[in-house]
Amino acid sequence: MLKLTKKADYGLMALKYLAEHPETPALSAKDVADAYVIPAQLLAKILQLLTKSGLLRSHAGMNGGYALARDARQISAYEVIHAIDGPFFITSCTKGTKSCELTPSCTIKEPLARVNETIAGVLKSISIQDLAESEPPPGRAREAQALVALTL
Amino acid sequence: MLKLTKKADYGLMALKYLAEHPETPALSAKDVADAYVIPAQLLAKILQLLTKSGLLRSHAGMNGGYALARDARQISAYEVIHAIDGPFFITSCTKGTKSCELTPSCTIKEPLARVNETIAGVLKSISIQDLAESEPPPGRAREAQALVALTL
DNA sequence: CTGAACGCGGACCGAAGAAGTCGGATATTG
DNA sequence: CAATATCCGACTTCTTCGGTCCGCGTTCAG
Ligand code: SF4
Ligand code: SF4
Repeated sequence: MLKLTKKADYGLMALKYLAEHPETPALSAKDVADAYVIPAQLLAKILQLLTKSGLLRSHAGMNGGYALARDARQISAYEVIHAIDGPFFITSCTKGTKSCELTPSCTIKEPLARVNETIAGVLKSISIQDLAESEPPPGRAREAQALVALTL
Repeated sequence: MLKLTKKADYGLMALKYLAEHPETPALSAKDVADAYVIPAQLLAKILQLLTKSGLLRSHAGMNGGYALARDARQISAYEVIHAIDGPFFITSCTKGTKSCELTPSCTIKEPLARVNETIAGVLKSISIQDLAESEPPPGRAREAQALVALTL
């Protein structure tokens, strides 16, 4: 529960990899799949999804592949997850298909919706660039966490 | 993906219901299940889990049932989720059983771990009491979200 | 012009997890 | 004792996730 899918995980890895190689015109799905150990065909489909969502530019044919459509700073983790796994919500009373039938009687729906928005905000504030910078920032996450705890 | 299980959902609803009835010595699983529409047997198991984790006090026999072990303010949503669904992490490289085998080569593990901590912090800052107060707070969640966006 | 390398798209399958059910044991009260 | 609870594990069913396969369209080097 409350777990990222592996596809989104792979997608983030691939985006980060592309961000680290800005000079190459295009990298094929196989290139990225080989860099890590993830299955090539699956990674290909993920990159196709990202392309369809406008996060990547693709180029078919020989020496083809993918490249970032925008600067790494302009791509948020939220967009990646949304592109791969669709609109996300932490409760079941969404997702259009098969929503929870006790939505009217439910009393915790609105508070959880607010939690959902907070989490979405966190994800939107993370860019691919942030992932690529591997320098361990001393305590920025801890500060953010403290702020959340104080203000909510 | 990134979705709360319905069990955790039910658990939060039950806790909130108990918090709203502080004067009753004990409420049976069936009482709570009837108040909402959730299946009684399933709710019973969830309450048992919460009892085992020390969030509830149980009393068997006639007129038995469950009651909050602590004040509603002292119980966080994080504890509830943790008690019901076990230790949670947004990535797959945890859960002890069947961790992702490319953990060493993965480069986005640490950044995601920080995101995970932030989300955990948000959940820890939500108490059952917060859920029970149904008054729609104008914009506290929005403020928190803005702060996160600024600091991360 | 031809074929290799690559992106696209759908169908498909096995494994895992979630939601819910059942049955029985035990404890408490009246 | 009988009724009402909690307790606990096994089980079935359903959905989703992870992954594979195959056929097609596109590009470009030789
Ligand atoms: S309506 Fe309430 S119980 Fe149903 S999924 Fe939404 S939050 Fe959970
Ligand atoms: S190791 Fe990396 S790829 Fe594997 S689950 Fe953790 S974050 Fe995802």
